[in-house]
Amino acid sequence: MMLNTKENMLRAAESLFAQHGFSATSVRMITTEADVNLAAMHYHFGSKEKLIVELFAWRLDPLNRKRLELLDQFEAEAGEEPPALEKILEAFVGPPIRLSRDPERGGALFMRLLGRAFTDPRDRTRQIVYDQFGPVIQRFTPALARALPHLSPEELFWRFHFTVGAMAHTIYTLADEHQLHQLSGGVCHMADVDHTVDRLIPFLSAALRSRSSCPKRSES
Amino acid sequence: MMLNTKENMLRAAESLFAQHGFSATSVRMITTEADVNLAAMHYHFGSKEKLIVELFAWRLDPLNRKRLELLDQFEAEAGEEPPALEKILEAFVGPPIRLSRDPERGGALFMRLLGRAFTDPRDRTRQIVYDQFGPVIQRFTPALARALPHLSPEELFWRFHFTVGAMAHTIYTLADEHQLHQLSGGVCHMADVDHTVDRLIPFLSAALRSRSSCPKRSES
DNA sequence: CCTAGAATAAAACAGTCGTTTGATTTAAAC
DNA sequence: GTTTAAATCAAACGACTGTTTTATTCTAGG
Repeated sequence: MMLNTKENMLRAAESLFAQHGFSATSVRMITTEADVNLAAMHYHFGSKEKLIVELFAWRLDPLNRKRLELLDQFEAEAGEEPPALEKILEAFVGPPIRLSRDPERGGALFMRLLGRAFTDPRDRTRQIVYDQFGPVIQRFTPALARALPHLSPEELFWRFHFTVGAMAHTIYTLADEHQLHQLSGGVCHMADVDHTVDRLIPFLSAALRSRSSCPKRSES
Repeated sequence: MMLNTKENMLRAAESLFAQHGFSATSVRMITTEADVNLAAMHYHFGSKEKLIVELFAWRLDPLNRKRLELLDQFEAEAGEEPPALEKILEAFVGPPIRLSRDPERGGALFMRLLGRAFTDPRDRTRQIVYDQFGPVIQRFTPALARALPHLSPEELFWRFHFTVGAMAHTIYTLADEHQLHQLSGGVCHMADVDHTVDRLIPFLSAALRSRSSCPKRSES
C-alpha cells in the first residue's frame, strides 16, 4: 500500500542523505534502498527536491512542537516568574539531543542530516530548515530575555547565537560515536544522553549569565 | 603559465564549492569559472578529489600555523604560569574569525567551505579537515588543562567540544551577512570582527571556568 | 463480474557527470 | 634552429543523472 512505499522512501532517503549528502544521493539509490520502483519517487513526491522538503517536515515538525510544548509547560509551572534559565535551555537543547538517541524517530541519522542541512548552502535546502526553525527562535528569544534581563537585545542575540552553535555541534558529533571517541583521544565513551545534556546546560547557563560582556581589548 | 592556472582553479573551486557544495559543483563549472580548459583540471590535480585535498591544505595550513604561533607566543609571554584563559581562546578562535574577514586569503568563502566540510560526512572530505585539525586540538587541550586545573579530563573534553561548536557556528554564519541579519530579526548588523571575538571569548571563558558541572537532575 | 482510479513496473528521454585520449601549442635548453 | 618537455586544447568515452512515458497490476465500489 501507499503508506509503506512513501515511508520506506523517506527512511531510505534519510539514511542515504545523511551518509552521502543531497547531491551525491541519487533517486535510484533511494528507490533501490527502499525497494520500490524508480518512478514511485516522482509519483509520490513529484521531484527529488519536494521529497527533501517532506523529509524535513516529517522529522522537524514533532521535534519543534516538543520544544515549544516544554517551554509552555515550564512557563506555566513558573507562574508569573520567568522559568529558570536551566529550564529554558532544557526545553531548547533537550529534545533534539534526546531525539538523537531515539532510533524510531530518525535518531542519529536524522541528526547528521540536520547538521548537514545547517551548513549546506544549497539553493533551497537551508531555507527549509530555517523556515522550520524560525518560530522556535521567535518563541525562545523573549523567554531568554525575561530570564536574562541584564542583557541588551544585541548581546542576547549573540549569546543565543553561540548557544545554538554549541548545541548544533554537539548534536552532530553525538551522531557519530567513532568520531567522538577519536576526537577525545579515547577519553569519552559517550555516556548516555542525559549526561551530555547535564554537561551542556550548565556550560551554557554559566556563559549566558556571565556579566563581563566586553572587557578591555588586549592589543594583539 | 602553470601557477596562474592552478591558482585560478583553486580560487574558482573554493567559490563554487562554498556556494553549491562538493557534489553539486562539477569540474566543468570550475574550469569554466577559472577560464581554463576542462582537461587542465586532471592535468594539474589528477582528480576532483585531489583538488579538494589541495584546496583545504592551501587554506588550512596557514590558518592552523597561525593558531599554534599565537599559543606559543602567549605561553612564552606568560613564562612559568599558564597563559590566561582568554589568551588561549584568542589564539584558538581569533585567527579563523579574523581570517573570515580577509578576502585575500579566502575570507568568508573559505569559511563557508570549512563549515560545510565539518558536517559533510562525505567519504573523505571530513577526514581531510580532521587531519589538519588534529594537531591543533592536541596542542590546545593540554594548554586548556593547565589553565583549568579544576576540570577532569572528561569534563574538559566536553567543554572544549562545546567551545568548538560555538566557534564553528559563529564562523559559519559570520560568512553570510544576510543570514545573520535575518536570524537576529534585524538586531545585528554584524559589526566588525573584533567585536564578535570580544563577545565570544568572554562567553566561552565564563562557560569554561564555571564550577557547577553536574547539578541534580530535574525530573522531566 | 466489472470497472474506475490508485499504485507499481519497465523502458526510454535528453542531459551531465568525471575522466581519457591524441593532437597542438607554448617555453625554455642547447 | 632544433629538441624536449610542459601546458593547453577540442573531442569523445561510458556511466550515471532527474524525469517522463507507457503499460501493467492491484484494489476498492457498484
